[in-house]
Amino acid sequence: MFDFLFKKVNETITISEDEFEFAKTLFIPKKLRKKRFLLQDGDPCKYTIFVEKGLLRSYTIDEKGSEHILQFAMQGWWSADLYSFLTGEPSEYNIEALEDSELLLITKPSWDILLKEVPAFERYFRILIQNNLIVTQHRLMGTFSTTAEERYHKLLEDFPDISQRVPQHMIASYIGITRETLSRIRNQISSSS
Amino acid sequence: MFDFLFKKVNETITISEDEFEFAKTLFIPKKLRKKRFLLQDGDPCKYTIFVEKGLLRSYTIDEKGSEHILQFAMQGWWSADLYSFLTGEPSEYNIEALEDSELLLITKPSWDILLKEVPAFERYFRILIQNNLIVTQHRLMGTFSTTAEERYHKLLEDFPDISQRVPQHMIASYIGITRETLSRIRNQISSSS
DNA sequence: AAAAAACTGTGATATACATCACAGTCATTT
DNA sequence: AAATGACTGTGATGTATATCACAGTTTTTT
Repeated sequence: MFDFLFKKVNETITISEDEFEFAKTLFIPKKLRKKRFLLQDGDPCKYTIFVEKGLLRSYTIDEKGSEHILQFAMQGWWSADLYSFLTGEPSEYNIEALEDSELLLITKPSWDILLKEVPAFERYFRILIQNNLIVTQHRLMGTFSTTAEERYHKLLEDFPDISQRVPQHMIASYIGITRETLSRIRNQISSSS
Repeated sequence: MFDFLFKKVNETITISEDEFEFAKTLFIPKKLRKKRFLLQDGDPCKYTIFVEKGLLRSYTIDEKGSEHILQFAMQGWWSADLYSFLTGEPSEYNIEALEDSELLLITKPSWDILLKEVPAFERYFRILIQNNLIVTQHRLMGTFSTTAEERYHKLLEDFPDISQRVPQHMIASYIGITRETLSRIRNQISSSS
């Protein structure tokens, strides 16, 4: 159950057996079936989630009712609404399983303990968040400087199996366009090749 | 020269006199005049910058030659191209002073020492980057779900003095539209009130 | 196996915003 | 003080993408 977590953490920091055994006691294993939610907007985000297996998405719903996907979280990824997790304020995000998933949950109090007792985890999360910031900044600049088609190609490059695993309308939502527009873009690509 | 750094760091972590004295030895004070660059794309980002006084912007230039502003860095803020700073790869960003500025620079080797020798700084940067990630994610979702006018109002709310300090075309660039469109939006706002 | 729900494609039309072009103002340099 | 460069406004036109509406297909549920 903790295999992937151990593997991922060890890719960035070195951690002792004892430290990891301690860390394990702070996580709550949880299975989440497809289409079930771990967070719904309005509720506070109680957990930071590690995906041992499966696939999640986090997204917002705007005033018009349109969904905008912030993240697809695959095996080995973390997910949460950081702001709500840290402050306890109601979240504006939803987190939903797109496949039957096996998750490891950690609450804010446990997370605080983990970072305090095992400084290597403080470092791990710093690096994790740092990498996330780099790609999010890049994605933001990309929405200003590239076309929808370019963003679509970039996504397929970054996640080669994404189109087998998530419906098109969610891919559209991730790159900031409507499902109709993505459908037309794909049509155009296949007819021009 | 180090007053603001000390103040800002102390807002999030507690740090001893000695630790701060040590930290001071790792920073390089630098004055940068308006319109001068601290980083130009193609060069590696050698420093992470703390703004003691003044105002910087970081931005990319796309293939068509348009500028897209990632960040305005005011007093008490940090700026860098994180990816280039960490990897040594050539940067795709430019960092320019918009006002005569007083900066504190830290190199990658010094930064590594700082985080290692003073774990409180590891924690400080984790929190700093974490907050930056939260707002960047929010800004990204905003570009998908709000109009240019809404983003403009939001910016004025977040940085009330921004329109006194930076030209309009840069504000346009920050919210992801052209200067012409921003001009028309402002026109419309003032005529409807 | 039938029914319901989710997903995708496609036409017609609408709209927010970009692009181009030029003029006028303001600020900075010499 | 003149000259240069930076900035802003505005009209005309173009374009990427959104919206609406409906049909056809695939998947999931019962």
